[in-house]
Amino acid sequence: MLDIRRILSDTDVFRKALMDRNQKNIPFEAILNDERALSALRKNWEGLREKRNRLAEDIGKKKRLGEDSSSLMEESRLVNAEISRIEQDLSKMEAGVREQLLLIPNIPHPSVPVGPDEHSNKEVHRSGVPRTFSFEPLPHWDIGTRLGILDFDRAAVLSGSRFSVLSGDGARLERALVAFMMDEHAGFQKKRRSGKPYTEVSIPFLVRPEMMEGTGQFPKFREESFLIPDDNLVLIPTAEVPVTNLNRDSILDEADLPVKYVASSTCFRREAGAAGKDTRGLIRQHQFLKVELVWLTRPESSYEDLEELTGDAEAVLEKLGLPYRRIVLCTGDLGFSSAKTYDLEVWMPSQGVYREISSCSNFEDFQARRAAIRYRPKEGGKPRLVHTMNGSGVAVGRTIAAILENFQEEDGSVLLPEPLRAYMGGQERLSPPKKQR
RNA sequence: GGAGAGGUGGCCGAGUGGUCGAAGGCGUCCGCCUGCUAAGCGGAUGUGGGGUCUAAAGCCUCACCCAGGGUUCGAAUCCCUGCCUCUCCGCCA
Repeated sequence: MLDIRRILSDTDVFRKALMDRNQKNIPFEAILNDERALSALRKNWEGLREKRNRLAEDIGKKKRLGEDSSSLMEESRLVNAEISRIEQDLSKMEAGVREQLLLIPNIPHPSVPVGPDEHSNKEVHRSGVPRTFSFEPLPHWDIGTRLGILDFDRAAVLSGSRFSVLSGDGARLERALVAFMMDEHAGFQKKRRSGKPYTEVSIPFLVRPEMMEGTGQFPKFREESFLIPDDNLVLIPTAEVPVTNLNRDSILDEADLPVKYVASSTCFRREAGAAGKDTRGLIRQHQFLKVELVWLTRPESSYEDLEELTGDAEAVLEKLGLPYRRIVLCTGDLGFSSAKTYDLEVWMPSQGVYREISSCSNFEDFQARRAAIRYRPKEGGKPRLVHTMNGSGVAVGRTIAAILENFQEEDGSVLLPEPLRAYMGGQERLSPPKKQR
């Protein structure tokens, strides 16, 4: 949510920034008019409350002295009638303004390239060299099926399309990847390049709808979520939701910033707008595992911190030996809550393209304002909103796909990246099942 | 799921209709004091909005004692609903 007072004072700046995001139809004038009318009405209301408080106080005094107070009580009743009338309008208007504000996306940081869609995204750098194959590389779903570790047909029987069953080495590889990534970030395997290690958290996968509003998924993207209406809960689309909201409605000490969390979670997405896209394989599933990094940090350092967070995600891909590139999303491709986003894209040999495997964003105070996450400055004074950031570190299902494709051999086997072998009991390779009988 | 108890400031805890944004304690901060430290003494210390002011400070004011409704001239206090916590019983991976 944007700051209504800043919109009032810098309307043109906001209007321009949102034009860059293809948000041409935001009814600024209407919202600002409502807000002005609202504050006038609020003043009126406060004046009447003051009057009522005075009357109640005087009545109390008179009663104690045994004097007659019936005329004051009558006056107070009249004031109250007026207050009730105003309160009806007030709550209607407040809800209206809030509803509008909740639908306005964050404004992009000045360093974000301006452009209408993903074609204007800019590559920042590449790491690793895509391997040259002496044979035609297979897509991961064929490799997985041949290895007997990946089964979409049985998943469809259980749950329908966009689900998968991993078995044997596949299930084990998934578990190994989660453990490897968590250990990387939680700092058991390496020294941190700076600052403190991540605090590992294990969080609920079902949350109240308010949490979804706190991080920006609701109200705008409700149809993207799996809802459990009987219990008023929502299946999380990412660990970002519960982890960011861990500190909602609270005031942190500046000395404790940045707060850094890492969590692994199953993520649930309806993929309602993705009909026809990525219908095969592990790329776009209703349910997938992801390791997520979340920072709450000081506004002054958040852009520096975004570099470090993104670097933490990149380190995972580097250690696994997967070729990838980092791109910065342009204004037209930026997510709703984000002010700046780097995507990490991993090389997928069967398609000859880079595919998103991590998305690292700075939300500035957009989520913090919704979730009321603040900190007390060292030098004292008023609490200030933190900046929130998060990034995948990284998506597990897509990593499995990337490993299968990048490290496949002509004989159908797949060589495991060195760091994973310890997590696989020393196993070096995924091999096709021996022919039975 | 059934029965009961309860949710008050950073923390503990008093407060059952008016003078309560809220006693007292702890913690924190600022002074004072004692070679240092501890103790002691004095003071300050919630959040969000509006106003006053050149600005800060200060002052005035509105809201907030889990949330939302209600009763009343007046609600932390009474009533209803929801959420949460605790105890006992039942059930259960």
